[in-house]
Amino acid sequence: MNPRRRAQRAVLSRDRVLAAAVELADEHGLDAVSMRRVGVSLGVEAMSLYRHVHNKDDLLDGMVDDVIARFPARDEAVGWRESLRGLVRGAHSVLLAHPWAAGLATSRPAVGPARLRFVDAVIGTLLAGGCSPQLAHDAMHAVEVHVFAFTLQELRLQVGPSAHGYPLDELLSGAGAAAYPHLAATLAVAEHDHVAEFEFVLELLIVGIERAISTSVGG
Amino acid sequence: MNPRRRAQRAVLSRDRVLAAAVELADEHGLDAVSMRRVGVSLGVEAMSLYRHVHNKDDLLDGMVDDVIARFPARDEAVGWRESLRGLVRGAHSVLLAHPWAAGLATSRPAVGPARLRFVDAVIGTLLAGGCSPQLAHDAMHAVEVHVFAFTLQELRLQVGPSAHGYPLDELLSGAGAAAYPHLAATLAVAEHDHVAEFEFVLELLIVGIERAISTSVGG
DNA sequence: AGGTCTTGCTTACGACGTAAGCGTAAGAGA
DNA sequence: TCTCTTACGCTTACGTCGTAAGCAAGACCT
Repeated sequence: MNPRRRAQRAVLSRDRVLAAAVELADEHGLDAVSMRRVGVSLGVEAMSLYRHVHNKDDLLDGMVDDVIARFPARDEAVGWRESLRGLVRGAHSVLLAHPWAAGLATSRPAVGPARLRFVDAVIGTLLAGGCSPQLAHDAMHAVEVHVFAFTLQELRLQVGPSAHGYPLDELLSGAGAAAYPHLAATLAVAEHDHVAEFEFVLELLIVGIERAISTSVGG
Repeated sequence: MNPRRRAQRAVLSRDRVLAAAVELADEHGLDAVSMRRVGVSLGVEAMSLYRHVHNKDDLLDGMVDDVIARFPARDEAVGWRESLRGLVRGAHSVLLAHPWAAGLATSRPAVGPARLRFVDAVIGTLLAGGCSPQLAHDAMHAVEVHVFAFTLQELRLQVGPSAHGYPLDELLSGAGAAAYPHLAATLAVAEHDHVAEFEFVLELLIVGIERAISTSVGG
């Protein structure tokens, strides 16, 4: 009879599956993302998802790329330094908004289209700044590691190493201070400003790239 | 009677459990490390392991620290630059020998004693080079990320992105080259020498640290 | 000799990823 | 309008996982 009958329950699609999984991970952590749970959140059985996703790995890869797709695009109107800063900071803040994503992105080998777009933008920026292709390639890897892995470390420390067997307090006094003197001394006085640290390394990369550009050009 | 009777089957211990798990991971990959399989490789039931390991997370954390414990110690007889290079390269090569370890180390929050010793050595080196405690702290994080995450990326690319949905060849021609022009152009000419890239970033870090030391001292 | 502690084993539970096959509804061709 | 194909979601089932609970037997101390 009514030809649009099934609209009582919106039709499934890869995008809807991925979106549901991302939402689940955002709200209840990555461990909450199982085929069954994603199914439940869509009002559907687990096995139905397999029509739209090859397997769980494919789903996880899709989630990662979904998040990376939210990275801002390159601003071509500014100098390469500022352009690179924009790309890196934008990626950083998106990753912070989805704390499970950095870990997934670093731990799995697949590279989706959004990630390719991102590295393309980074390389484009570096080339525009005068890098040789080889230098742009190497620097891109360094930038990628900074974006994904530094952010990941930041997120881990944010939860606090305190929670995981080696509390900070214990390190700063007694046996800890004796066994790891430099670390203890440093932790005692250093500030733990994630943003500042992230920027510190970013500038460190930029300065290094700058130098590599000029030495390769100048001879 | 004989008080040392049970030696027919060497007694279990945390170290033996960890060693068996590490060996399993080395030989058959991290996925092969399940409580039951580790048990089998020790001639023991899975549940027996729980006398020596709190749970599986504890086992994984132990494996990571076991590998990190093999990192070479700091050479205090050379300058800070060479000392840092030694630490980083030593860590790098140990991680390459246990391909599963870098991924585990970056993905889990716990920090064991061996890792603390490692970062203590790094910080000691940096302080000896004239870093302020704050700078040593920040630079240490950058070094840690380089050691663990850059190595991890290297291992992932070694298996080849080719295997995972976005083959290199496809990128270099046709649609790939159109969608990601800078990336395609760069990949076409760049060499992929992991060692060189690792050294490139290491020197980049050292130069940056050097500069940060001198600017903070000089005012 | 009797009691306690240690250590490994047995059994069992719930959750996971997913292979195989079924029923049904939508859309195309006659 | 009627059939035929195709796409989609569901059902059932299997093997594997981590681990809770409790038992049994040897080691050690008194």
